[in-house]
Amino acid sequence: MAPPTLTILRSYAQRTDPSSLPASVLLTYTERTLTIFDAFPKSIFHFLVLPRVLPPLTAPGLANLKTVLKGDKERAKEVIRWLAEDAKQVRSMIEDEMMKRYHFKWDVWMGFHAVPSMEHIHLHVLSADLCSPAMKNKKHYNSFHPARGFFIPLSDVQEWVDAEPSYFAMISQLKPSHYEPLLKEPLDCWRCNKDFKAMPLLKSHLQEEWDVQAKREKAKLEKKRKRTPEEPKEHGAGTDVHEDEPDQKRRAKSHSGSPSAS
DNA sequence: GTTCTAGAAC
DNA sequence: GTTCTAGAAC
Repeated sequence: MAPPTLTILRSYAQRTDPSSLPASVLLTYTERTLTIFDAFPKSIFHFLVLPRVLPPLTAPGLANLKTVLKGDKERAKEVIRWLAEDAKQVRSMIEDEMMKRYHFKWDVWMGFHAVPSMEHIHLHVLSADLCSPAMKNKKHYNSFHPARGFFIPLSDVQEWVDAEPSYFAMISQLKPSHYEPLLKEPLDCWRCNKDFKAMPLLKSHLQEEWDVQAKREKAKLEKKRKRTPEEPKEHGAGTDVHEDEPDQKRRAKSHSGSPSAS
């Protein structure tokens, strides 16, 4: 296959009319941002929030988190704020969808890759499970592992911009020489810290962990239902959703075009 | 970012 | 012999 373009996100962010994007790519947009389905979701739910390229913002200035933080401080704060506001909406949409499909909610992570592969700053908004067919190798996994350090929570960045200037100057360098080695660290479960020799073993374990959580949550729900009896509603008795597919695959009608990934 | 695949690891 | 990783992609 031909090498995918690493500037696809920028091309989306430069659209004058985001609604012209295929429904399989676009989730929502605002005056300042757009949210797209990650083309290769690494969790059951995985979206990217991008700032649109509108004056006085420029494509080079929005290349990545580092270029944004290197630019005008107030402008950087503003961009981060737009992304954060939209991400909150996206999280809420994810939670609604979690309830619809699985009848329980679990955490949603929001953050940036310290050293991104694709051009144009993008905020990852993904469910805390890391269960997905597109989660294939150590680099994928460690890039989202919450304790690894490569995935930088949005809340950290929000703290950086208000921290002492000397600390901000140091931390906002985002040196690849510091962050890239983190991707090569051993595989361990982000929930229980257990070590794994190979990705397939870790993936099975992550699925088991999620299944256990789902079972617990459903038991909790059942207990609650018994405490507060209601008129029995016809909602799928014995029809558990089975999560063999990530969210995106189900929603996006396999569009062969040029999706987005990060 | 992904796909493909040689050869390392088991 | 099969599974799995990790580097090249003209």
